[in-house]
Amino acid sequence: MQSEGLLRVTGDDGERTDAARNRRLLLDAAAEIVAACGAEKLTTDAVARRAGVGKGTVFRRFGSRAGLLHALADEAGRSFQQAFMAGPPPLGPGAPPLDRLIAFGEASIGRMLLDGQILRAAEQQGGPDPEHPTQQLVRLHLGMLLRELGVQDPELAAYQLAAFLNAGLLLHLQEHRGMSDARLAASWRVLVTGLAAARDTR
Amino acid sequence: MQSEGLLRVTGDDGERTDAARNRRLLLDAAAEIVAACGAEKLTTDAVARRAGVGKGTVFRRFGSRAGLLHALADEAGRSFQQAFMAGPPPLGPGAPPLDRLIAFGEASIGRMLLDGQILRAAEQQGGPDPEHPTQQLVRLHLGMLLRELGVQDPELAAYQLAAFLNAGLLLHLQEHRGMSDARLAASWRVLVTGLAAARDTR
DNA sequence: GAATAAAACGGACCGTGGTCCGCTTAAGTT
DNA sequence: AACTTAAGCGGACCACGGTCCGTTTTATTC
Repeated sequence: MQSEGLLRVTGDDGERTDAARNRRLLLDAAAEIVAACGAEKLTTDAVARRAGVGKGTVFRRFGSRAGLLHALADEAGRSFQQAFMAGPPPLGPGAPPLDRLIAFGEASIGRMLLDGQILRAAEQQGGPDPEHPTQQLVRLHLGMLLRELGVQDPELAAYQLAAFLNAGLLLHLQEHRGMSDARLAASWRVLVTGLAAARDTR
Repeated sequence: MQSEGLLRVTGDDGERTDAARNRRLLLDAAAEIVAACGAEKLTTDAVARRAGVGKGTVFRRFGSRAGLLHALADEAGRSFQQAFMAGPPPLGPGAPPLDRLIAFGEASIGRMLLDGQILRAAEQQGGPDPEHPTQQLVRLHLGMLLRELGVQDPELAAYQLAAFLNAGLLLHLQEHRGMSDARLAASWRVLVTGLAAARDTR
């Protein structure tokens, strides 16, 4: 006994049980393949085969290879999200906004070593998508801190900062240019400090 | 009578005449297709067919679809390069570095309307490539100006600024977020001004 | 426990980027 | 002008992302 007019909202998220099961199977299979061969070797065929489902299912569940990678990255990054939204200062709430901004940058940089591969693969597939929920959340967070700092046009400034914190660039600087996390963090500090200072410069 | 040991450096750029001819044919064909249908419709098959050459030739000349698009973008952007390297101030040499930085950002933003489509297509294809000669030139220029300003780690700061000036982001902000060039330019001004101010803040 | 309809499934199929390799052609040599 | 050789050439071929549609499963109603 459960009906909303003609709609059919059954499971937890309105997702049929087999659908939910296959989502998990696919995510697990994908994580295994990435762990074993790297994110760039993750083909939609392979993940479908490994999960024991048809290829079409991959696309119905995740829309695209990029969607699958994003889902994977989001799972990996959920704890990070938790940390900057509700964790202890200075990353979480409680510290002054400038300190939180600095901590956010440092955490993002440090995170790259962990699951930068997935993040990068998710980004480049079909061009970076600034409208992805996770990206929006990041910008929302940055925008809030920038607003607290009194920065002009915090929304746009958030785009600027987020542009630098993307995995493709950060990983490139670390791997191909041999830049240390310390150096990246220092430069980030200068950038946000400058932005904060520009407030009263004009 | 022309030999360098075993090497064979014949034409202008060591490129055989037929090779040079096909490069031009391909670039022209590509430009026509882009003009007619947009950059995203540019397939390697189509450009080869239109130029009257085999598909392999596209890849030997340009390496990839991205390479072709980059070559196209470079041709379109040559005058811009000229302008900021040797043109009149404030974009070209002669003006104070901060003014030149601001002018550079404004010019980049304004340029997007013109050939942003091609630039974006070139970027997203296979992930942005920070090592592409044109990108390197841009960063070299930015780095020089930042150095003159006394910014810490100008090389890395150049990466940060360049990250914001990419076509994918700028076009997204213009098209999907309806941001005016003026607003983008203002935010750019704040960013570089802040960077310049951070010099003596620490 | 039928009946039913929406949702999910699978895998054949297609378009496109990129590779490969046997053939051709341009340039230098004698 | 004949010869040599590296560069260039073309298009068949392959891999992978993404679509489509006939079939199967799930949840609900009676």
